[in-house]
Amino acid sequence: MLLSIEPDGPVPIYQQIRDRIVEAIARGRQPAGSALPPIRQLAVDLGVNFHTVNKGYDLLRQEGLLRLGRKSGAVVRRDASSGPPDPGWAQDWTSRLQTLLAEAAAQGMPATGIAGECQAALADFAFPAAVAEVRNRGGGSP
Amino acid sequence: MLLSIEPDGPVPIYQQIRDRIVEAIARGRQPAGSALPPIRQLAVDLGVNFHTVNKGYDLLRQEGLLRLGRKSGAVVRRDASSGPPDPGWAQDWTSRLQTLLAEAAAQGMPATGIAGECQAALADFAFPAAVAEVRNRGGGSP
DNA sequence: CCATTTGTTCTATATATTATATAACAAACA
DNA sequence: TGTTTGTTATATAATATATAGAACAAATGG
Repeated sequence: MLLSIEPDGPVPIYQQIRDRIVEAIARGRQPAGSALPPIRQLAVDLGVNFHTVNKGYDLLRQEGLLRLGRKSGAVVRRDASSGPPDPGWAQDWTSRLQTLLAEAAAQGMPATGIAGECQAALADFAFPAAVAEVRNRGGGSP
Repeated sequence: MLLSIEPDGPVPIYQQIRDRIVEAIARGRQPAGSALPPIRQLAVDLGVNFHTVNKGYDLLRQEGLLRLGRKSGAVVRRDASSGPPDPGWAQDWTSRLQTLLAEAAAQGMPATGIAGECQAALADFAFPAAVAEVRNRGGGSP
């Protein structure tokens, strides 16, 4: 089972598809270059219309995460190792992060608890190994 | 200006109202017990229908953040100092956090950057002062 | 070249959500 | 008693979501 969906939940199906794929990319289960199921096949697997899957894929393309080709299908375009994010995107994301963390604070979750949940989530993601960590520390390779 | 709204944005107006109030509570600008503007007045201030404001207030009531009374109006029911969150809510919130942080990781934001943004957001919130920080450290007050 | 695979586009329909508008109702308070 | 406030009801229009069927078009491979 590559994806699972809640058809009767409050969040739209195409959005759930988008969310699950974003998480798969972050966790390294779908690295840059890896292929996703064809629209029609995933639609059959999930028991939804193929237009709904198409909408989710198209959303991911707009976000720069997917590359869609006629015969090549859907391929992951970038992941955590593909360079820094777009500044415009970062601004919007920070705004959404503030709202989400504010909700936790208002609901009474302590600062340590919120920070801990963030760290726990990050621990599940596949970040690139640190590289070129030290430069100009007396002279390059021997 | 207590609230500002983007009428033509992608996020519904009633949701924006809810988000801004949640942030005001988290930042301590609307502590538990403080009053919010009456529905009709806020509607006039924002240039929207009062049903839209009512929907935002009602959402906050469902989330346990507001208490609505006939003549008493809308009063903040809880904030960061009002005790721990509901376990059911925490589970849902954690799920939404994972999706949001996964998006940042997939977009190439480094783990340190994500953690830093979380800390920066938390720094703007009003958490209760630590209390009873040390117990059983050899004997209470002298 | 041909046929298949795959995304893309188009039209249509049904339902739900969002926002506005107007009116009336009901409780709390001075 | 009257005013302030939230609440409920009905109606309408615009937009979003999901499904359905059909056809188109590019890329790939035999």
